Parts: sequence; C-alpha cells; structure tokens
Amino acid sequence: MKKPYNHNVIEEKWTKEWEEHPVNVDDGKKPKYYCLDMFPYPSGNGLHVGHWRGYVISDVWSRYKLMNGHYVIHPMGWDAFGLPAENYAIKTGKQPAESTAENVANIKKQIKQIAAIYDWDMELNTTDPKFFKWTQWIFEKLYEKGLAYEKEMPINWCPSCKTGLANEEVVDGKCERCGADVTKKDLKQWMLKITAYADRLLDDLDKLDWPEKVKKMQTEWIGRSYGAEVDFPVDGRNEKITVYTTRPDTLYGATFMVLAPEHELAASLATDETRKAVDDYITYAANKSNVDRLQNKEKTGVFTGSYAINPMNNEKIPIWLSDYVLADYGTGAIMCVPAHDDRDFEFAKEFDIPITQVIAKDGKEIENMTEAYTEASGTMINSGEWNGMESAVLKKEAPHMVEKKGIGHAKKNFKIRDWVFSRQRYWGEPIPIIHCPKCGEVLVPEEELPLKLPEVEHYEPTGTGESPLAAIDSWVNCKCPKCGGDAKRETNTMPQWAGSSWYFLRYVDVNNDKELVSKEKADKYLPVDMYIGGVEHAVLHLLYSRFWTKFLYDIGVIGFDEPFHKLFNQGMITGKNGIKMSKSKGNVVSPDDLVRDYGCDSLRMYELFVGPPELDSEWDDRGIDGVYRFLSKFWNLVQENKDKGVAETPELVKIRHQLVDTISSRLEAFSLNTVVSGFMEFNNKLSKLDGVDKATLETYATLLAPFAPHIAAEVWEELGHDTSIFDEKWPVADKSKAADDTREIGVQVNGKVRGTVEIAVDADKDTALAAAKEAVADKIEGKSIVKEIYVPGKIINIVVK
RNA sequence: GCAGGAGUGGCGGAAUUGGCAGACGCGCAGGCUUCAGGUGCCUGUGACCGCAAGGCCGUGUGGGUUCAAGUCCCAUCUCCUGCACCA
Repeated sequence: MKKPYNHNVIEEKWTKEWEEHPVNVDDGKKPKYYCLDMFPYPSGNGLHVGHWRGYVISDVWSRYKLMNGHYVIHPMGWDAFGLPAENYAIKTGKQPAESTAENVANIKKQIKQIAAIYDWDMELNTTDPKFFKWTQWIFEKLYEKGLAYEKEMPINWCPSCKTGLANEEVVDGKCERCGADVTKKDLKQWMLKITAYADRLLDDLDKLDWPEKVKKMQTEWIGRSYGAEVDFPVDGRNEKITVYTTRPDTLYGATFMVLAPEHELAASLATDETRKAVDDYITYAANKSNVDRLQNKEKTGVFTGSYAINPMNNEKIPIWLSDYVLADYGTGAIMCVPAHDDRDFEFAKEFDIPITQVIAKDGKEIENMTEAYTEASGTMINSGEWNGMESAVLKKEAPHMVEKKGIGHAKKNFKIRDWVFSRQRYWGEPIPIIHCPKCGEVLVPEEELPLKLPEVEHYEPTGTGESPLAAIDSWVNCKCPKCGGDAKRETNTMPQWAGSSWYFLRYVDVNNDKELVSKEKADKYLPVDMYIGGVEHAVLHLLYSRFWTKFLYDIGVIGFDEPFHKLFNQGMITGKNGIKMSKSKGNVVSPDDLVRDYGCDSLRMYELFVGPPELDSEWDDRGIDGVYRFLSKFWNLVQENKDKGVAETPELVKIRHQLVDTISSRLEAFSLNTVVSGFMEFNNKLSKLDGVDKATLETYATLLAPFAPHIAAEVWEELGHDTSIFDEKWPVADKSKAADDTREIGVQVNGKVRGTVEIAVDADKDTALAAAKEAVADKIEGKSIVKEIYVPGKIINIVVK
C-alpha cells in the first residue's frame, strides 16, 4: 500500500515513541562521547532559525556518534543569570525569577521541536540554588587559594547597564552588551587572578583541536612578551624609574623617557617652571574618556623638567609625560628609542627630541630619517661595547647583560589583566563574603551555601556603584561567622560568566548535593569532546571556562585541565543582505511556522543546506521547498519500491557503496551542506532506475537518520523492521565495490575540452589515447602531435601544432 | 595601520586539492496534468555569435608558471572578521 508523505503524522508519531523510548541510552559498556551546545540564555524573544542551526549541527553530530556505537552525552540547560535576563524583567515589570522561568518554558518548547536527542534528565539552570551553590563554592575555593581578592581601582563602567565590566566585555571602548560608551569609575571590586594562569592558558592552546582563529584571538588577548626591566636613575635625586622594554638591544638609542600621567612619580617630577603644565596635563589625561583615547592617536605630552640617566651611556635624557603610555601595563613608564619605534619616533618629531640610530639599516646609518626602523635585524652602531653585534642576537642576550651590569633583569609581561568579577546588579549569584569590622573579609561557611538572593520588590540598578542589594537591610545585616558580631554581607553579585565557566561539568551529575561533580562521573564522562557554538565567545566564555577548569584541576576536583577538546564555531544566520536578525530590524525568522508547514525534518535539512556550517548565511525561506520536495521524493521512492522485491544488481550495489562513501566522508569533513546535496543527487540517480532493492533503501534510510530522524525511522518501519533505526550501525563503504569500472573523461586538444571518452578507469595509455584520438579526430586531423598527456581517470590532453 | 578570511551564473553555493567550472537547490522559461490558480511531473537554463552543427569568452582586476589554473606564484582592488598606542 502506498502512502503519501505526511510529515505531521510521521513526526508526531515518532516524537511520542522517542519520549517513551529514548534512542540514546547508557548501557555502561559503550564508550562515551560528549557533544555539547553552548547553552542559551532564555531570552524573551524566543529562538530564531539562526539558533536552530547550531542545535541541528550538534544533533546531527551526536546521532552520528550514537550510530557509531557511542553513548552520547548531549545535554541542554539555561544560562539564566545576568544582564539580559534582568533587563528583560525590568522591561516587562516582572520579577527576574518569574520572567526567567517563563522564558525557559517557552524556549524549551521551541527547542523540543528540533527533535534533538537531548537528555532532559540532565537539564540545568544557573539560577537554580542547587546549581549556584557550587558556583559560590568555586568562588570560595578561589578565595582560599588567594585567587579572588578585593581591590579599589578605576574600572570599566557602563553607564547604561549601570555596572562595572571586565576588560573582555569592552569592545572598541563600548559595552559588549548594550553598545554604550564605557567610562571609568573608581570602585572597590572583586577580582579573579586569571593572570596567575596566563602562561598555562597560552601554552595549553597547543593541545586543543580548535579553530586557529579562536586560538589566535586568545593568544593575542593573553599577549605574552619577553623583554627586560631596566632601571633609569633620576638625575639629581635618589630615585630610579623602572621601565619595561622588549627591545633592550636598543638601550643606547633611548633619548628620552615617557611616564603615564597616572604614574606615581608623575607629579613629583615637575619643577617650579613646569608644575602648572604638568598638573594641567595630568588633569587633562584623567578626564579623557576611553573612546577619545582610542580614536585620537595624535601624540600629546608635557616635559616634566626632570631628567633620567641612561644607565648604558650615562647620558641625561628628558622625562616626559604622555597618555600614549599605559599606566597598567609593564611599569607605566617606558624608555623611548625614536629611531626604532614608531610611536617614539612620532613623539620625538612632535616635540623635537634628538633621535639616535643604534641599528644599521642595510649596513649604514640613515640620513634624514622619515620613519622608525623597527626591525631587529642589522649591526649595532652608536652602542658602546655592543657595537658590531647583530641586533637579533643582542635582543635575546641583552636582558642577561643588563642583569649582569646590575641595572635590570629579564622580564616577561602579559596584556591580560585580572578578571573584574563583581557586578552592581541584582540578578546574579551573591558573592559569599561577609565583611566584619573585627575579622575583615570572612567567607560564608560552606554549609550555609547556597547563599540565595533576597526576594525583593525593587531590584533596579542604582547607578551609584552600589548593588541594589545594598538597600536591603534585612539581607545585608548579618552576624560574622567567625566572631558572631554584627557584620555586613557583600552586596555585589557575580557576572553572567560565572555559571557558564563550569556548567559543562555539572550536566553529568546534576543532582549531586555533596559535590560539584563526583570524581567517578567526571572521570567517566568528561571532558567535552565536541563543543559547538558561535564565535562571539572566543575570549570571554571560552577563556574563563578554561581558567576555572584549570583551577578545579589544580585543587583535585577533576582530572583534566582543558574543558573542550574540539571546538566548532557555526556561522551566523542573517536576514537579507547579511543584516543580523533582530527584533528591532524586524527581520527575525521564527522556526515555528516552518516546522508546522514543512516539518522538523525539512527544516533540519534546510538549516544545513543553506551553506557551509562554519560560514554566515543569509536566510531565504523559499529554499526550504527544495528540501521538502526532496524528502517527498525519497518517501515516494520507498513507497514505490518497498513491496516490489527488486533484486540486487551489481549496479545497485555499486551505487549503495558510493552513497555510503559520499555521505560518510562529507560528514566526517563536517561539510554538512554537501551531505544534503549528496542525498539529493543519489535520490535523483535511484529514481531513474527501474527499481531499487531493499538493502539500498535501508542503507539510504540509515544514512539519512541523523539528519531527518522521523522520516528515516518511519521508512525503516515501512521496510519491515520493528527495531530502532538508531540501533543500526553506521554503514561502512567498501571502496572496491564503490569503484567505477569505466569513467567518462574529458579529451582536451591544446588544453581545451573537445570531447569525452568512456574508458576503463585503469586503461593503459595506448588504449586511452587511441580512443581519445577517435573522439577528437576532426580537431587533430592534419596536425602534428607534439605531446600527449594521459592522467588515468581524469584527463587526456593532446597537444598539436 | 597589523593579522586572518572571502570574492565563482539572476540567487544560495559545488568542484575528491593542478585535470571536463557551475554539482545540488532556489528562481526563471516552455510543456503535460487542471475549468482555473496552486500542487505535482517532464524539458531547458553562465554570457555572446549562430536556424543549426558549432564557435568564442568566462571564477574581482592585471601579469606569470604549466600540456592543463577557480585552485600555484607576483602585483592590485573590494568586502568581512579580529586586534589596534601593550613599548
């Protein structure tokens, strides 16, 4: 009996079946494979087709691993603390807890439409006290190890979000979240000492199977450099200024020195004549915003009136102040070698400071220098005892030489700064610290965790630099766990990145109330084998979670120090003309209608078919028709052939093996768009035959199962099976059976295709050329053959004159 | 400015890494089915010339290597992404 393709009936049936009988179960014997999606924050806007794509990709991969004999850990959860969730609650006038719960319910419904093999028993939510108890616990461990500390300092402040931000959250001087210009604000902040892990975070990138792009971004963010710190005595004073340089080889060329206006000695270096100018400049720099500083790179500065002594040649060099020197990198002071540094050159030109070349370019001194010579290659000149050395060699040796001279030492520096970890907002994990007038900072005792948020009427940000929690007296006032006296709670909360820095560890042991994760389960199921998500977290979430994983490894909680073995960044789905989908642009495409009209299977395949998974793609609704037609045609092909009893022929066997080979190799290469076109191609091919045997239909359905699970399962049943198609082993192609005996190859004359011949793949040269010459006889007639090229299975080229 | 990626029909995109450019799909055109629209099915579809056979051009642009170049080399333009005074 032939049935039409009715996706609604089929998909409903299998949804129910799989709810009752999940296809992915742990029998304790299969090897594990952990395939993880970056968990979403439950936005009030729901999912659009772009979110869908990442989840489809990970599900296809999970099901493929499942059919390769793995038990696949494929969980889903909710990153529900943080600014977006809180802002949404404020906008809708609800309590964050309430609106978050609603949004989770909504998105969960949408995610279920994808029909992924998520194990909902593992579901977690970062705002669940059972979860964030352990987020707080990790903070306490960091504190105990001296990796969490409080510091008063000017931090990045978003006036729109009314909270402090980490460096990683500032993009081009603007808030990563809302785009407002970031300002500076002096605040007492909790910091995490990620810098203590800088070397390991950098070096261990080598171990990871990640996109080079992401590794490079992290490398640059961590920004390790090697050089030396060198002491420059201040002339006429019993003080010295230490500078950091990566080019100690150019020490003899240092003709001036520049301090950041914030440098502790800046004001004191002024003389009576320069005092006013110096003070004015310090004030001017302090008032300059981040954005000004980024956009306007023209050099400004002021001479302090004081001089330093170049410790190499004992020359007096002027000390200047300029905001092109950063206060919080290195020592906040630099030696300036205008001949060999672009910025110093520009500054020297601006303020008419002498320039001394110390590395010969092309063997000589440059006359009328118009730009700095920044390469470390050439012979040293004007450099006392270093004259004649190669700069590249000296660059490496100089740190030890200055050390011997007692004027400095080798030093390595990083661009990465410690992680500003506190936020002045309500909707985050409370930082479990109590401030006691007698005992100082005291941790909330572990048995009192989780420290929950108070339920309050008003939770809007204050903008004063204080968390809204500070206004809740009943919550703030408490007893010191150490001395029992009156004390106050810390009122800042953790940033949105806290929960996501370790959530992947928790999925495999979500209900454990004794430990963050049991050692046994961690060893058995972790770490993550494949992590799939957008590239926007390259230096935020992905750096923070590596840091926390390394820390948890160090304190013995887990036995591995990198969380994500392989990373895949899927491209973004955009609206027309590459415009990012957003509610305000009105170009959001919801998957709901598409699922209703075309079915889950069609949308799954279309999500893959739109383009290469790693690239951005413009969404075009119309294309889904093509995929739907394909699934209908495949369905009809099965209906026509299932009861026909078509016998296996050599040709069918060959096509079958070619199909397996094509789909498997493209899938392994993660070329999912061409997997879909491969299915179409073979469907067209099979449709043109007189009939298709059952084994080929079965193989086809099995290969299709990870992509379009419902139709594959239904076809499997139609073909007479009462077992699950997901219990089938992924087919393996026998390449010898897939090989064509003959192939049509092009025949070129002078490099241009003039005909084709059908010849045996392994035909010898004489046979091939004979056939080729016949095919293009009219093109070579009367001409002399200069050269004959035959590449078996590929091409024949006859060069004539 | 520096680093990385990309530029292929009307559109999304293929091309086993030097071997028949344009697979697959969308769209479009013609035909069949239909009272009609839609669906479905069949055929065609890079540009130009030609009734046709066929010819000729063609992967951002200009050069080069090679029997053969979307693919390799040199130069150049455009777009995207990241970094951007880190001494």
